[in-house]
Amino acid sequence: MANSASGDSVVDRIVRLLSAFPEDVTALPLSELAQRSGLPLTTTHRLVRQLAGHGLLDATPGGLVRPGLRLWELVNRTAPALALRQAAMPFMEDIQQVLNQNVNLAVLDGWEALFVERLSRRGSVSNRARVAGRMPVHTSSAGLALMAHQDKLLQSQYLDQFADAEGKAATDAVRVLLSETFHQGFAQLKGVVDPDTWGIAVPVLNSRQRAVASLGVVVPLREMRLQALVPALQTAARGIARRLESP
Amino acid sequence: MANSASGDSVVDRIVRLLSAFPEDVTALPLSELAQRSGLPLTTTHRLVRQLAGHGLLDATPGGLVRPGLRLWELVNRTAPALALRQAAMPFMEDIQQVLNQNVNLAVLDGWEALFVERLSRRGSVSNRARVAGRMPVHTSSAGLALMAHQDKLLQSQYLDQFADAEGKAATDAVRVLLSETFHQGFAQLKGVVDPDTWGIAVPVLNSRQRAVASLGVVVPLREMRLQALVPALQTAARGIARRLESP
DNA sequence: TGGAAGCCTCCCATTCAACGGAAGCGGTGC
DNA sequence: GCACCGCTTCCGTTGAATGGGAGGCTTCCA
Repeated sequence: MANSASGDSVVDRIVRLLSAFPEDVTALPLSELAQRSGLPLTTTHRLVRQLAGHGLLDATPGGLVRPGLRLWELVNRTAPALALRQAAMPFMEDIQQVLNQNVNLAVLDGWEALFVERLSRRGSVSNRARVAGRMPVHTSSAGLALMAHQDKLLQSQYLDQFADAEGKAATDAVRVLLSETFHQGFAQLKGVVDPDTWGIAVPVLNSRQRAVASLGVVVPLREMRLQALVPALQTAARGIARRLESP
Repeated sequence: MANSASGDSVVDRIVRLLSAFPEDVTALPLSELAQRSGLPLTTTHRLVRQLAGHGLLDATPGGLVRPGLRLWELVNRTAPALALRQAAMPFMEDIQQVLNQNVNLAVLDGWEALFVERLSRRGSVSNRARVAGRMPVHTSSAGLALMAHQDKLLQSQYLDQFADAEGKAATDAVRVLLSETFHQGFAQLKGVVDPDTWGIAVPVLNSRQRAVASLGVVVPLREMRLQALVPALQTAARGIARRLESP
């Protein structure tokens, strides 16, 4: 780091600070933030003050710290996820109105599906896919739909690391799932995420037939309209893809 | 700054880098980023590499730089705007379905309305309120609805600085607008933003009757259903407020 | 085909901003 | 009244950040 102690740069510290906010908490006392980020209190204090000066963090009079509006603004006006979201929203709304269920939009990041948007219907089944939440590829229909339509190279890298972590038997099961997903053109996971729900996702393909996103719904197990669900999702996915190519 | 030249800290530099991305561009060459941010090329290169290492930026093989998914994720899982957005979305969707027009949600930041969410209908009138976009208080119905329901102190600070910038006559006009907005319980701007549209916004009030957000629609000038629009918006705003108080 | 121009990348001596322990300050509870 | 806890300020030390310069790669002309 800059001077003396622990060994990371200012950038590292800032990232640690930003990452230290837990998923659902909006404001933390300075001291807790220091603890969570593993930074000395003084350093935390100084950085927070600087960041707050730019509006990236917000320091309330009571000593609480929370992410700032300016940070949200900076990110949400230029983030790559935004273009995707803008293209997808009208279609997601359509799907939601027709099927009256949770709809979600995800992209692949590393070996996980990162959920970019989610529309939930009051009264619909609970949906674990939070906005900005992550789920492993092999336990989410979104993840499967995304991974099934990637380069062979990327897929084998994924399967290799999966084998290292989970063993050969589990890996073979995932390989079968991916293959099915690819040939069917959609992914379904019955009761894996949540015993009472059924996740279905289709890929949003670019011109080279690679998945740049996935569009999915989470419905109750008893819902049996697969014939209607899948074509509706696929049509919407094509619409999103078209909008992405010619904005 | 850290060493030698220009006079700002590492935090300043990082903020400059993040702010340097123009509104609608997703990826920039390194050299252009350096130019826009006013940082030496070398410094830009080093910072970008560090930030990219954390996923806050994304450096493509071609030398282009764009905001990273990780940054989006960090911000969008903890930002204060998120709770508001989550609370408001179902109501915004209802409004949109019933009125079939653009719906937007804004908060007050400084002397501007910052748009947090926007649902636009295909085929509806154009809506200048971009997500993460800003509009001055006095030229947006959202801004008026927000400012009209703030502390007297904040209002007079606003009017003071407005008078300095725009003169007394203009300030009096804004004062009247704010007063009308307050007493009517909603703001309307006919053809100010765009000659062919009509902006209407209502405040989302907390328990102390202060506006924490505004909910608005943008409709064509010919739309005359004010009697229907305003109550619908006000009902939705109350619903949002209730959700915010007891999550 | 040669070479000029533009861009990203790496190197490295200089130096001042970042660091963090210690002390100060204000509030709260026993 | 005293002990405790958290936020804030102070300040001497020091090594990380800096950025000019040089190298390597590609592209675009002449």
